[in-house]
Order: sequence, then structure tokens, then C-alpha cells
Amino acid sequence: MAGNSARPQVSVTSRVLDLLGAYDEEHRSLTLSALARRAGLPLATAHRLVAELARAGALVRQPSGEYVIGRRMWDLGLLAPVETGLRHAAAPFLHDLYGATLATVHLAVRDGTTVLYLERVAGHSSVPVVSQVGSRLPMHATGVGKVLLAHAPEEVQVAVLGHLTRVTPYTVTQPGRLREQLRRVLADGYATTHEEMSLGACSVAVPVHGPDGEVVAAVGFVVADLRQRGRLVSALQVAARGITRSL
Amino acid sequence: MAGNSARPQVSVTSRVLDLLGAYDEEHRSLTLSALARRAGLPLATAHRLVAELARAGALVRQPSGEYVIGRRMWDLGLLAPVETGLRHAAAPFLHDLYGATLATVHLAVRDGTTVLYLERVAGHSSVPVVSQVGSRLPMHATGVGKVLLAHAPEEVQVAVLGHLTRVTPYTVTQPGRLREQLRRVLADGYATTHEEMSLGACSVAVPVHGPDGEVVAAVGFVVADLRQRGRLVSALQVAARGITRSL
DNA sequence: CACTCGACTTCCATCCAGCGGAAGGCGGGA
DNA sequence: TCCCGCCTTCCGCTGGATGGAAGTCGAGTG
Repeated sequence: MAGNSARPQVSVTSRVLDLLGAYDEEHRSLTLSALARRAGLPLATAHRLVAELARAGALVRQPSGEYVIGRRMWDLGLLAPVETGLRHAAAPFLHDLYGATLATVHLAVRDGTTVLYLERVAGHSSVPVVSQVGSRLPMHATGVGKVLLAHAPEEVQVAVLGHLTRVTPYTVTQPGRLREQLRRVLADGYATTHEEMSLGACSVAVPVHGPDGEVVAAVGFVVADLRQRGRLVSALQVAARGITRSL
Repeated sequence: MAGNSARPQVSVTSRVLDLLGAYDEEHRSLTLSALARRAGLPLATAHRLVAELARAGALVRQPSGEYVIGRRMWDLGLLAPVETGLRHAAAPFLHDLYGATLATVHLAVRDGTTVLYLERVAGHSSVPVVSQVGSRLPMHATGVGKVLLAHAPEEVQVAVLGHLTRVTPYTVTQPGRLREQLRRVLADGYATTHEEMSLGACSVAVPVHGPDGEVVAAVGFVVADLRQRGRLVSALQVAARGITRSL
């Protein structure tokens, strides 16, 4: 029951959206009751609306009785112009990066105070990776996140530095230390993490500049260790420059 | 009034879904009037509903005034369990295929009488390719489509053979010829196309079997010519077998 | 400059679709 | 057997949704 403050939704539309909003990465399959609870709707109301959504293919009822997002929504979502220019320009370079290293490759942008993963190229279960396309992760615990944060407006940095949640024992949660790291990122041109998001996984990332020089995204690797950091950074920088040129 | 059959939608929910359904691959950005027209709704009604969807982030109004699908829908769509098992199992192999050939690689399944593209790995603009992830294309004009059609139930074949639309001058539109090709596909274990979907592009594809032996998907290449057909087929077959094992 | 046309926005009186409490069915765990 | 949570159906009241109409805006035309 996330803090749905029982805001009296009035329109049907908002109710429908509330139902759909009940889904997230940890809740991809929900029972009718769970949907109603999470959306803050009476069971009978949810029942009616969900039935209609299922009839239209927006939701699908599984044999178990739970509801999941339907193929129709998948189709629809793919039509959204979410940084399509960037993603198209970047895709080939990401594959090159993967081909050259066989490490997991990420393309991410900043979305408010979180990192939004736009693309991911992963191999045969290389290193434990939490992120998926569409994931939002905290900025301070990921390589791409640190890059984007270092180049973010002051107010964003302040907001993020104010809530440094711990993810692993190695997550940097002291604002001062993170500030120092961000300064380093700007100076060095790349960021790293050491098991700060998930144990056994390190990362390197560099910024991607837009045509006007501003940072529009970040590309990064997830690897088991950072011994080859130099080589990895070089590869990323080549790719980042290539993406910029393609934009 | 495109061919919307003017079935009198009654519920708000269906109206909202009609609005969203107005979008497709050729219409990713629509004016309010176009939305209303394509959804078969009075302008005033569409205006109200669209405004609410935009307020919620399901739609986004662009500076030009047109509406596009919003990031929120993108997020939602990615949560849909669309062959996730298959896609996860296949991803690494698709990258291997791309790495070995630098040709565009596709993973597709059959969806009714069309091919649904689940994944695509493309390089630096190799060959003109129409398909994108989420695209649906006719089965008779694509390599993966022919593979899936050859292994589809009789009634599906009949339905498809009944409507062989021409896409290029080389599209196979004679049911008899296609039937013969399908027989070949079963015998040879792979399918090909020669500029049947888009000029300058040929394709090769092989079936992917599930744990129970039935065909669950197809993997294929899009290339400029088929001179290396043997090598390409071998690579695809290795990948297909790997995917089966991973399932 | 006046006029047209198409797209968009706002208004509001009517009315019926949506609402949700309540009761009942179903299954499984103790 | 009882209990409990989940799901489904019912139905009478009501307020949100409806959509025709009128007004605004801007671009193109003669």
C-alpha cells in the first residue's frame, strides 16, 4: 500500500490509470484484490474496470487468476518516443562495445533524480546485473548514475545528496565523499563503482554529449573487476564520441 | 472516419482505449482532431479525455501541439511479460550472431497470421530494414515469417495463403509457389527471401524449437545478398540450438 | 484586409453509466 | 467443520461524463 493517500479520484480515466499504475518492476503480476488495494479502489469497482481492461487486451488474466500487463500495452509502449533519436544512434555502438569486451553495456539518461536505463546489451549471464531496460535506479550507486549526477544541475545534486540510501555495504552514503567523487568524475571524464549497487559487480561509465556539448546520456560497462579500467574507459569514450557524431 | 466500425462504445474505459488504439507504427504522433477521428469520438469528448491522459503522463503534448505516447506508457509496456523467457534466453545468442556477421539479426514469433518481431540487433545502418521491435509484418514476405508459417497449423496457412499482399515486385503472391517454398522450408530447415519485403534486402531464417520440440520462434538475418547462405544458416542453427537449450 | 477553413478550447444542461455496499460462492488451511 | 481471503454478481442512487454549440486562434487565400 504505497502511500496512496486515498486522494479521491473522480474520473474513470484516473481510476484506470491508477490500476495500471499499480504495476511496477516488483509487481508484474497482481491479483484482483492486490490491484484494488494498490490502486486505492473498492474491490467491486476494480473488478469491473479490470474485467474491461482484460477484455480489451490491456491486461491479461493468467491461469493462476493473476493479472499481468497485456501485449497490447507492450505494443503501445514501444510507440512512445522515449529518446528514440538517442537510442537509434547509440544502438550500433553499444553492440560494438559488447562485441569488444563481452561485458554488460548500458545506455542511460537522467530522469529527475534517478537513472533511467534506455538500453542494455548483456551476454551469457556475465555478471549479476539488476538493471533492465526501463529500470530506474538511484544515481549515487551506479556508474552511469554518477556520471549523470556529476553533470546535473546543482539542485538535482542537492536533492540526491540529501537521500543517499544504502544498497550494499559498499554504497557511498556520505554526501561529502560522494561530492568528492563527483568532482573526480568531472576531472577524469569517467566514473566507477565498486559493488555499490550489487555485490560482485563493478562499473565504469562515461558521459555522452549532445550536439551542443551538454551531457545527454551516459554509457557504461558492468564488470566483475576494474583491473582493465583503462581499456574499458577508452572503448567507452570512442563509443560516446561516435554517438555524439551520429546525433 | 477510417474504417472504425462505429461500434457504439459505451464505457469510458473503452473510449480511453480507443484513443490509445489510434496510435500505430505509422501514427506515432497525432493531433487532437486526428485522435478523435481515428478513435471515432466527438471532438469535445476526445479533448477532455486526452487532456486527462496528458495530465497523467500517459500522453505527452509536444511543442507542435501533437500528442505522442508518454514515457509512463513506455514504462508500463516494458512490464508486460511478452515472451520474456524466450527473449532473455535468446538475447545473448542474438548478440553473438551479430558479432559474428555484423548483419541485422531478428527474433520473431507468430502472432495470429502475422510475424511479431521481439528483438532486433542492428549495426551501423547495414541494410535497409523495415522491422522494429514490436513490429508486425506479413508472414509470406519475410524469412522468419516463412519459417513460422511453414510450421504453423493448417488453418493459419490457409488464412495467410488467402491474402498474399504484394509488397515489392518480388513478393511471392501465388499461393502455389508459396506452398512449394514452405515445403522446402520444412525439408531444408531454413527459409530465405529475396527482396520480397524491401528492395535490396534478402533474409535467411531458421526455426527455434521449444523444450517439447515444437517451433516457438524463428531467428533470422537480413543481408544484402545470399552468397554466404551456407555460413549464415550454420550460424543461425547453432544459435537456435543454444536458445532451445537455455529455455 | 476581409474571408475561409481547420484545429482547438470552453461551457453547461441533461442523463445514464459508473458506483460501491452488500450478499453469496469458492477454495484451502487448520 | 469453521474461518478467512479472494472473487463475482446484484442493483438503486447519483454525480461524473457527455457532446452540441459557440467562441478563439492562426494560417492560407483572393
